[in-house]
Amino acid sequence: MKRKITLKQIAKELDVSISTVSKALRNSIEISEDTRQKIQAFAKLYNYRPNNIALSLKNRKTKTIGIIIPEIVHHFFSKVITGIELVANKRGYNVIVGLSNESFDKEVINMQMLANGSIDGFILSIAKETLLQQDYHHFTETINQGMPIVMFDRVVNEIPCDKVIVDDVKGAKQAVEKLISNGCKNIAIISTKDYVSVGKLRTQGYLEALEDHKIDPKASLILKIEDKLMSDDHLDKLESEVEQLFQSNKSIDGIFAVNELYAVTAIKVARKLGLKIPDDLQVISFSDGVLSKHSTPSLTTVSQHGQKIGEKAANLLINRLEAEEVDYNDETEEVYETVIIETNLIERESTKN
Amino acid sequence: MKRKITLKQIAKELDVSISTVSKALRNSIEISEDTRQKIQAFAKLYNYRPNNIALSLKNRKTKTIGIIIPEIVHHFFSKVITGIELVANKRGYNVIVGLSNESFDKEVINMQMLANGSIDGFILSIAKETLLQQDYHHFTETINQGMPIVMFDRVVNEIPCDKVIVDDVKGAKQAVEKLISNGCKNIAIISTKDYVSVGKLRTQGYLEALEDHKIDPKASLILKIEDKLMSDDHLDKLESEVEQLFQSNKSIDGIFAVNELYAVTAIKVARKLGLKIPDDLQVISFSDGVLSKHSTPSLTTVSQHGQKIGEKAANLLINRLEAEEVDYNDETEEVYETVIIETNLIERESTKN
DNA sequence: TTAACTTGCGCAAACGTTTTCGTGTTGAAA
DNA sequence: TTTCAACACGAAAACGTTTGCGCAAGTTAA
Repeated sequence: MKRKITLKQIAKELDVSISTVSKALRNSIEISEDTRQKIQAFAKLYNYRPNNIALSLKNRKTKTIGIIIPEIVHHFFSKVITGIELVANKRGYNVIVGLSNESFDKEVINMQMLANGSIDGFILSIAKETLLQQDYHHFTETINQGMPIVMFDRVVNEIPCDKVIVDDVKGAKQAVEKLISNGCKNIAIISTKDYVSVGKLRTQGYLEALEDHKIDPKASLILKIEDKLMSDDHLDKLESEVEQLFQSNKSIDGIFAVNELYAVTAIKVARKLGLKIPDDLQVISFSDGVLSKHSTPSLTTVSQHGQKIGEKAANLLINRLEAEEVDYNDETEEVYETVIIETNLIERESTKN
Repeated sequence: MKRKITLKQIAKELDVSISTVSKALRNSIEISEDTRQKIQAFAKLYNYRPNNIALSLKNRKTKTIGIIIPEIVHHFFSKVITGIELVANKRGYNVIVGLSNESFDKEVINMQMLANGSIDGFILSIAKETLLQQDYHHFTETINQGMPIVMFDRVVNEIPCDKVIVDDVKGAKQAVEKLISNGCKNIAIISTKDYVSVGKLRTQGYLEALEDHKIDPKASLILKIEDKLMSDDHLDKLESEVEQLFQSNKSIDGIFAVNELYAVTAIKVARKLGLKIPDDLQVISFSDGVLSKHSTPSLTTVSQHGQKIGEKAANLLINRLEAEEVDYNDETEEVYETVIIETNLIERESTKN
């Protein structure tokens, strides 16, 4: 119906030039009090707002941040988005979301769609398939085109950009140490295959904790799940693998799971086998989400502070964007930051206290 | 560093005009085979992509959809986004997300930020505060400015736009009927205050089911929670209110909860009071999310098909956007659609079968 | 009276595209 | 030789802003 009103229309209506209107609205002293008021009144009446696209084109920046994440139906990622959106909005930016669905191709396509002027910079977490293929050309390309990237959680070292991560090793280690100090003698870990970096790191933390306490790790206590997208099919497989773990290691009294789902599955299986939580078996999970808090028993977890990660990532990106404006002239070697967000252990019912 | 290459730069480099470059890249027959190939090769070499912002400005459309939702850390809403993003991408659109955080002001601000040319249309679900204040001027204003809106889930009738909803009454009714046919005699409902439209409608479905089966509703079996944003504080209050419900109605043998959280809380409290699920108490929840599937016992739920809702909403919006291009001339009365997505009952362990 | 300011406003360029409408150069038909 | 179509390309406008600069009219100072 009625299109949004433009400077040109106001100018025509009031019989002045476009520049006069623009200046009047921006309170330029070049314009007389009289005309300024007249124009402002008219603009207010018609609810004039400058067209963002035109501004973006002129200023060569969009005030928009592109987010690419593997999936959004995931407590951690939505928390991160919440954090990003929070500071982005506060600092005058919008947020545009692309989902890679853990697929390399969709990640590439999405980045290309957004990189063509729609956004000023990326915040992203790498798709599993990309990690598996180790093909990172789309990241380097965007960076070479002058578009900054901030990676979070699933990062890869060879890409020169800011990163926000949790200390997966440390978090895992603390969790396992908690189990040890709570008296667990046979602690199993349910992790992912090693190409998922966080799975690998958390496994490393598990091993370090054991080593520090002079406990010999046993291969049979380490379960690495092939972590494809969660179908119901996959869920059954998970359950049977976990059951297998319990069956062949009757003396397990502690479980460290790298995510909530593995933890609740472990609990479910353990119960079926007659184990009492936390008396016979104590469980700690990485990733503090809705399952941890509300399932029974509630889970002791390593909280990653997803929102804080998002906030930090957004601040890093925006800082860089707004710094660029200043030292345009720089051939100075860029220096990138890797921020580590501290995890902390939230004790609930799945462990003794 | 290196800015993205533009038509102008290519033109200068190859010593032709901008228009020639543009035409060559779009395979215009006006350009000779020779130059066309030369230009295309050069463009490919420098990885040229047309600047989206410039295109948006020229075409007066952005190929971007704005989404405003109350919160993103919420299974249902993320599912909806997944659906929107799926069809949006398939049809060549991007998706930009604003969070209202259930606040009226943030909803208004966010819409204004996006309405200034950044997007072609909105898909949104109304914030609780907005519903409470019943101030919908920002919706009518955007619509009057020619920007279509599609509302989903939390909608309000007086706004002329397409809507996608689930049949809350019917879904609730089916759930309660399931409880009745499973032998429940005293069915309580845990709902929200009436200003949350879905809470009201689901309560209505509950009442209708009772009525159809000649069961007199009892006021003491209807618990309406003040559903502010979930703080831990609020959680305690919820728990004590639910406990109160059980204490004053010892004979409750069925619970219909309007969301997962209420359902798991009810189960938690019931267990504390020594009730066995589903033998002593059967529970059905609206909203099929991660809690339902993975908590123990898993919940029988009314699934809303959030992703389908999102897909439908996106299709409605894009259809309208692309229809507008054609009948530009129309003063024909716009006719809006309200699509109802069927719910269905997913039976799990919290009910007998 | 003249020179020099000040005031208030408009012109035009620029951001990167696409597209319409020329326009100059061929080559062929008349 | 003239005429005209075909061909290959360029100029310019448009989308909606912002802003440096120019310019006319009015004002002040000399």
